Amino acid sequence: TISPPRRGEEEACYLTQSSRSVPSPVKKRRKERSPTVHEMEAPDVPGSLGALPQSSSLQFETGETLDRCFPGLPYVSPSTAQRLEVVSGGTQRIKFGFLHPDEVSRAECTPRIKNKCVIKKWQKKRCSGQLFPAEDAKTSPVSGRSLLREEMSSSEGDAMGPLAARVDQWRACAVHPWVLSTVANGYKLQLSVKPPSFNGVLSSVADGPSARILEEEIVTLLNKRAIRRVPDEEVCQGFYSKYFLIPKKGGSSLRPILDLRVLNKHLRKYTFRMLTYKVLCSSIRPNDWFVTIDLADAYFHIAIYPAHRKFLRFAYQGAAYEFQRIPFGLSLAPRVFSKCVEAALFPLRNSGIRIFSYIDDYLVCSHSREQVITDSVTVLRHLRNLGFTVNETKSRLEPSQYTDYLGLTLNSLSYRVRLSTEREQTFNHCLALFQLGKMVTFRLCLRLLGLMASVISVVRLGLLMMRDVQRWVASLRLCSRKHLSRRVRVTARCMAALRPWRDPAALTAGVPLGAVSSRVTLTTDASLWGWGATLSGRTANGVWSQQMAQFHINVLEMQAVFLALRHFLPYLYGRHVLVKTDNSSVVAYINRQGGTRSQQLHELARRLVLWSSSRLLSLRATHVAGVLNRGADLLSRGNPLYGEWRLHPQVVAQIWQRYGKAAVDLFASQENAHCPLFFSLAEGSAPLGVDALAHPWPDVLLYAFPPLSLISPTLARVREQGLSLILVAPRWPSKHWIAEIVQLLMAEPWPLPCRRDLLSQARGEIFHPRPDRLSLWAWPVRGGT
DNA sequence: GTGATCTAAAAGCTCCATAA
DNA sequence: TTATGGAGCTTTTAGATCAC
Repeated sequence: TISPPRRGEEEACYLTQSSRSVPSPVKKRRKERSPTVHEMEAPDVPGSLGALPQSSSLQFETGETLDRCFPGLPYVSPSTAQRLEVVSGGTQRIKFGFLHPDEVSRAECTPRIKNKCVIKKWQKKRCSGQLFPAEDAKTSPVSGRSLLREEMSSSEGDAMGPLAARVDQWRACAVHPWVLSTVANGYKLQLSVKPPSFNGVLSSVADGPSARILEEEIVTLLNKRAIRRVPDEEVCQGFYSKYFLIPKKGGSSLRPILDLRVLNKHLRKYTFRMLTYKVLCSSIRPNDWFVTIDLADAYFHIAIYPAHRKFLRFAYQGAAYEFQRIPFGLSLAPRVFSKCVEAALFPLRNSGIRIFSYIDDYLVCSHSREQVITDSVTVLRHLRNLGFTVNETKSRLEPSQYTDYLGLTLNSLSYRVRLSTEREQTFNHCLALFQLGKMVTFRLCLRLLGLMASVISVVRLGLLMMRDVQRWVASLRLCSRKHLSRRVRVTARCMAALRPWRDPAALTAGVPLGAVSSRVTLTTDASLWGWGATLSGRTANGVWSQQMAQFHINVLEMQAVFLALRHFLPYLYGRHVLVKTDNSSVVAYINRQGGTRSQQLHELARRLVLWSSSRLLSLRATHVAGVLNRGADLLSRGNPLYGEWRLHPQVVAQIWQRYGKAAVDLFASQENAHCPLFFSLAEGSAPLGVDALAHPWPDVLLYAFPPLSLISPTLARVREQGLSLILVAPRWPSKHWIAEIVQLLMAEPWPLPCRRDLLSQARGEIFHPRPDRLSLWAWPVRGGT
């Protein structure tokens, strides 16, 4: 039996903190913007942390764990420690981020993992609208014009939403206690400060056709049990917000929104990871079959905790209403819904079904038509069993090898992804407004740039094509705040910048799908005298001409990359190439296909990217620490790196006992390797070389404890080449690769024993503060079967 | 070791887009 | 209304390199 993960539900908490040192000017400014401190409520979520009393004062050393005061908080990075020191006089609200797995994933592109330490800003924005004094509300009749269908028949069970009726099925899914509580008892608002006090009955106003639509919408919401009429005696309690409608996509219907800006300020600020195009596109396999599933009235599936419904009130035409289900406009609504959905989907992923979710939009992928039918039937049955209502009209249940999802058209036969036809038309319509000599508003220029930004991920060299347009817009020297309505003339330069975008193939061709499962790594370096490069043991170098030597070092570094690529082209042709350089500007200009700061670097990057686009499958750059940094010790670099954790040898011995002794460690370092033969993530001294993905893997039993971002590519390589691997990876419900792992399992997976010293770094000097949260399992997988 | 100079990153705001 | 992205700008911070 596979037990549920024990990772804490919540990642952050608020603290009040004080100290005595003198703030720097910058920090002082931040401090001045900070709010007065209100008494904070205890967290209502299991696993989260309590607030520190206002008067407490703590000193931390860099690198010290906060376990002594806040079990579960990770290390204090230098910046965090610094910020803790600067707080003086009064109190400060500081948000710590845990070393949350998603953060680790996000940070893997950079050499460091940083604690998030965000000082909240509290802006005073007043809710606009007509505010009735409380006295008036008390005396004014609230019966008014009735829009109601009597709710006499409504039972408490109805009010708790459709999911609550299936709480036993939810329990059977072994979901997190917080999810179970939310489903069963309704969502408790996660308040950071006291809830807002009664501000009178704020009546929403509408006239003309919108008044009628608003009335109809209220009736619809009443019928859906999303809202209820507030009994007369309770009208002068709770908190009222303004209510309005906005058209849905396509303009066919309207979406009711509660303007909860004021209430949202009283809620905690949590972020969460949503499905990104990058993750989606890298997870689609050739010849996959798709089915998409859409839920009806997504947020209305989850009830609001009865005692908190009074904070979600609105009034219209003399009647007061309150939301019984999660309304649009609640800042935490997308997160709460996603958390519940991810928990619901976990059993499906755990049984090997590949399903992607974006709020209430789901994509099921399988290798055959028959399998995707089976899988989607399972998914639908599971979702309905848990109380979800599927929108049959919007779902596309007929299997297909191309489908529209999140505004993209995925095609597994051509193995390409492109912009959906609707979005392409929107883009072309905007583009057509730019004609030589015509006047356009500055707002339209910004809209075009926004549209470009939203499509570059599926347009070949999109970022590069965008740069010239950016430069033209920047040359207008207008301020986006003041000059939105300013009209500007479309010049020849603008037309030239837009020319590549007018090519019909630019948007329709799309980009390839799939993940990079093997790549070549090229290391370059430059000085004022010359350049050097290495590729799999081969070397190349040269000396700058007197003229070249005058250029800025960034330009020289970029030129070094270009020369190295050309020199090694026979070995690089048709491959994914990763360039390692110690120059961060070069990294940024290559990955972002140019830039706007330095014209010279931009031109060189542009030439390099264009040259590569016709010769290489892909070109990415990454930063390697310079000589000065190499010896820097772990703690001085901030936080420990996920890839450097060492599993306890006894646990490794237990793994060997279960699955056999592996011969090669794929992602290791001299310090944490568990096999005599290993590839390293960064060190040059590894016996098999740096960067396992850049080398072929031997057909022996492999072992890997990869960084999160490398789990998918590792599995892809194992699958394609039929290799055997013992994978150590977290078992997190929201991660789509769980399904990929399950599909490749060759034996029963094993949950690593939870011991305090499970993970260590720096020769046992540092221990992971909460190894239980990683929920690590050993997964024996084999490909090609 | 220090300061100058260059860069990008980060954080704060703005705009745009997508999704719900 | 919210979330997630993509840019921009401004300011601060940090890293790399060079000259001294």
